[in-house]
Amino acid sequence: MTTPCNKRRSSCPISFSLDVLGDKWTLLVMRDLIFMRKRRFGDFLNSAEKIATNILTQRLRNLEHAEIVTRRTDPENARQVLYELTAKGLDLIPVLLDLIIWGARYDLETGAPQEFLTRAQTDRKGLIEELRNSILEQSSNE
Amino acid sequence: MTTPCNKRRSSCPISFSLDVLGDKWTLLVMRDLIFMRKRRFGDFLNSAEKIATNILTQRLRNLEHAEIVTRRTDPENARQVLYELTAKGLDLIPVLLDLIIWGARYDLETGAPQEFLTRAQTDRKGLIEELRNSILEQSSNE
DNA sequence: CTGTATCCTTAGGGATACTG
DNA sequence: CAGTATCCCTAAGGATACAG
Repeated sequence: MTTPCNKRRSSCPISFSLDVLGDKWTLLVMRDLIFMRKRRFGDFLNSAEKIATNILTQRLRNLEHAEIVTRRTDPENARQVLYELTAKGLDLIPVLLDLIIWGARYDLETGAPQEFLTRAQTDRKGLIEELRNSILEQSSNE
Repeated sequence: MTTPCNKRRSSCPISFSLDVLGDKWTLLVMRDLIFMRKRRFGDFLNSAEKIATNILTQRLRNLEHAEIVTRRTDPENARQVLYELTAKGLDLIPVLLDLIIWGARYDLETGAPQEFLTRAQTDRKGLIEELRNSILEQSSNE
């Protein structure tokens, strides 16, 4: 079942992005990677939205093939696997950030971290840099 | 079939956003509204990705219910219908902008408008303001 | 032009059992 | 822990044809 990546709908940057990210689960996994600092299969499974194991596997493979995450075994524990963001994956931080901002603004039920939001408005670049760096640090300090 | 909007998967701003936008077509319609300045049913149909009529109807209804677009008949032509962005819809410009930037950076096949991209980097806020204003102007000058 | 209505197919996804 | 393997089912989507 070696499907080549021929599922492109058109040649348009947005369409390109959506062909990779535009489904019900992928960006949720990205949220976990970026904001929840999750890196292991079981961590993703435990998220509130309850993704099924087969679907999660599928999405992680997709992200791997898209070179958005890498997969490696934990050097400290050979039975653990770590999924980590590549540079290409880190470059999605702005997208996720904007989704938070919009969601928090219009979702009246959910309380969102206010200090985070104002920070996102006043110092967007700095916030992105900070997120990026602390993720990089987390990955490299083993 | 009056399904209440009970399809929320969790209380999280990103999850909230994705429950509205996270499918194969919705953000493509948003792209057409924001960047292609499309406002009519037939315009959306003519996009490169070839959405089916029933799906398009469905998505436009969703966006209406989510109060992201409004629907009205063209005052200049009673047989035409205009779909237009609300304030809530205009607030999605940043998300779409970031999807363009990321897509353009990593999609090696598609040539993206370079001047637009550099502008997005150097004067993000100004660019968003400009887009927003010119869309508002387009809607109101009838 | 802006849709409805239908039919039909497939992909996406939930549940669960099982494996190295 | 990190998945595979199944089964099964529904929703999503394509392809028309047709209507106001």
